[in-house]
Amino acid sequence: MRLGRRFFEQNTLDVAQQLLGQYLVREINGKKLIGKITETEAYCGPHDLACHASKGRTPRTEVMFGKAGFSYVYMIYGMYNCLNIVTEKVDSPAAVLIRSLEPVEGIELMKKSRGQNTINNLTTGPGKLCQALSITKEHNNLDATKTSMLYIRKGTHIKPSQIVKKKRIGIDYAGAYKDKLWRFYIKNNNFISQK
DNA sequence: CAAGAGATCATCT
DNA sequence: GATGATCTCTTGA
Repeated sequence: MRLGRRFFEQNTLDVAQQLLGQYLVREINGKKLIGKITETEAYCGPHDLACHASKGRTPRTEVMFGKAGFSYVYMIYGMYNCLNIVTEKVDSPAAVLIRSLEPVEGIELMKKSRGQNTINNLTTGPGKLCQALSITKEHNNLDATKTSMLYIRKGTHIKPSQIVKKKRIGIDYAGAYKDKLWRFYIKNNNFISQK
């Protein structure tokens, strides 16, 4: 019951909100690491100054110009990786950043990878969750509708009334786009990167 | 607690 | 050569 191409081809703001409550599955040697998606951010195409694709088509942003459902993993601040899933049609470069998870399965391995025992500090942040699930540049440009290494499993539907909308984090340089309420998280959930 | 600094390197100019 | 879709640790009240 994984999510397919059609799901990711939708409008980025819709995908970002509908991803809440779904399960991110990472398989390593047949072992599953699973987390419920609790927080996302939408990066909406070439006009969105916070979206990497707004700087044009480059080797790094190439993935976002491709098919929906592919992973876009990049390194930030020289130390952390961030995981996105590409959305919309080919040549419409957009993606959803997965910002936080609620650990569900494989928690011991997550603790080990993070060097942390506090469950609340395992996957509450884009850099943290990549570390917890061992997601690196090797997992860039994978088809999440096909590969067993990384995909989204269907979970529960979160009602619009249960979704909090906030400004995106860490993009103060994005001019008029910095104030867009394109960050989404599940209301009253503890596994959020910041309030 | 909150605020600030430092880590560290791929990417683009 | 500058910068960043982050995180952790230290400092100080």
